[in-house]
Amino acid sequence: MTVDERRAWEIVLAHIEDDLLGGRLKPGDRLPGERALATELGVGRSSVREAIRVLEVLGLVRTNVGSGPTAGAIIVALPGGGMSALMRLQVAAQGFPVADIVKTRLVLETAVAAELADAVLSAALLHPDRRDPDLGRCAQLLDAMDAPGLSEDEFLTLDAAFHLSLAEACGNQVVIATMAGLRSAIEGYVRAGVERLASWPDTSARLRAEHRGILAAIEAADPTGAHDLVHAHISGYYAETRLTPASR
Amino acid sequence: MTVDERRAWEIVLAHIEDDLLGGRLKPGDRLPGERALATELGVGRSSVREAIRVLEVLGLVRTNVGSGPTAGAIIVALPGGGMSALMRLQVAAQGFPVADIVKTRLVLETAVAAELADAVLSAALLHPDRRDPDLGRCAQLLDAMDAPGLSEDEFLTLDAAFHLSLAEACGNQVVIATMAGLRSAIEGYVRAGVERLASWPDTSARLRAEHRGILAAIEAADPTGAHDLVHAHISGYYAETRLTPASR
DNA sequence: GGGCGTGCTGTGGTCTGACCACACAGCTTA
DNA sequence: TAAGCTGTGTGGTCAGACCACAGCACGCCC
Repeated sequence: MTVDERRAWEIVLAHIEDDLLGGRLKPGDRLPGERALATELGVGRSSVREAIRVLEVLGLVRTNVGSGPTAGAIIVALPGGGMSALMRLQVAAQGFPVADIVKTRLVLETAVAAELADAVLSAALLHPDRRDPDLGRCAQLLDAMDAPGLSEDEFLTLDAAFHLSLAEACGNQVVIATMAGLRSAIEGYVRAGVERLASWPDTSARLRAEHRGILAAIEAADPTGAHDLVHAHISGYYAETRLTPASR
Repeated sequence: MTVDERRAWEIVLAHIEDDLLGGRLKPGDRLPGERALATELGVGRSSVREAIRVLEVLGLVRTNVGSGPTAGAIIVALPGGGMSALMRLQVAAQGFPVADIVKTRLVLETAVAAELADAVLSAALLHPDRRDPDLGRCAQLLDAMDAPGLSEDEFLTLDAAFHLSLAEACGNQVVIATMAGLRSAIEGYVRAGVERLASWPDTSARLRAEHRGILAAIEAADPTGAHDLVHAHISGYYAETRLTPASR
């Protein structure tokens, strides 16, 4: 008869985590209803709701109203949203300096590019006839960025998608989610930085050329080249928008 | 008079985020009371509580009951806890494969080690007399790991602290929080992996020697050496505990 | 017999009110 | 002066009520 000193919603959270670890809950499964969970765990429904709200923000469940098989809280395990919310709010609360966000992005994305080039190299040895399939989407995005009359907002959206597509081609879920979070955390700063550019057409053209260069280095199975090009691309852009000096 | 289609707790969350971005809330500040926030935003107190719960899990606020200056929800912006919860739950829900966690850790920690070595190099040029202060804690932890009679659990705790201290010496808040999250996400797997080791004393001795080597390379201002040693250390350990093959 | 509409039912979303434990602050009292 | 007490505001929790919504089964109508 020990007293459970945890708060009620922590009990609910721990119970659900335990079910996940024990395999009693898998992606695609539905959580018990809020009322059922409340009575089962001996807590109030509001406490259950607080726990589910946390899971929802962290990207673990998706809630739907109504009835039928799609209703209720469903395990989805999509880390992107949670990582974005976490990093965005931490930047807002000054827990994450913008400069650190940029540096981390630099580390991760250079590693991603180098690993992609390595993968191309390995694939070429095993299947000399086949072209890497995952890089197709990256190329498509670059083509889309060449469309004339693109607004700055549209360009930046495609730019973000391209960088994310590199991580996706790499296939590492953690890196994908982290990159998405890092990007969304500094989204506002990036868009504000465009205003300070001397010439948007010039910068846009340079960015597109650098993107092509990065993709070319990857497809040429040149890890160090891809690494260095990404490094120059990212640090150069942030230097140009004067993001880092005024950051924090 | 457009209808706000967001859910009530999202309104609260957005309002607080806006206050953070607008500088009306800073670390150390107290949030308005739950009841005040509810009436101010025109929502129920339970919705306010759901939003604050999210902020608490993400590591943005700390709540205290009672009265006085320490009571209420206080902005703290400590990202470690939130990142750990996010990654731990994503691993539990199979959104993050363990192998991807390990790979990400490999990328980040090798970069951290290389950057630290670089920093030592720069510092030596500027202040040839002064030894790097932030590496002192790393060395202390290594000394603690040499203590005889250390249990496996204690050793692993010190091991985790050492690796985290490297990130802390680097000073990048994002990397620190991410590394802490990655570690906690696979904490259970690491402890389980120890059971499968052929000989704990042998492994422990090897790990300690590798730690010394890493720190020595950093203090010798050898970026590539530190990078490679960290790479071998981490990938070697996970290979030995057979963590990666059975993962996911 | 087949198609369609309608109510039933269960879901999450929200609000209200109430009570509790807690911690500080100021007052009262010895 | 010092110890104790009470008031007040805080988050923590619960219970109950109502709403909008979506599916489903029943029954009606053609």
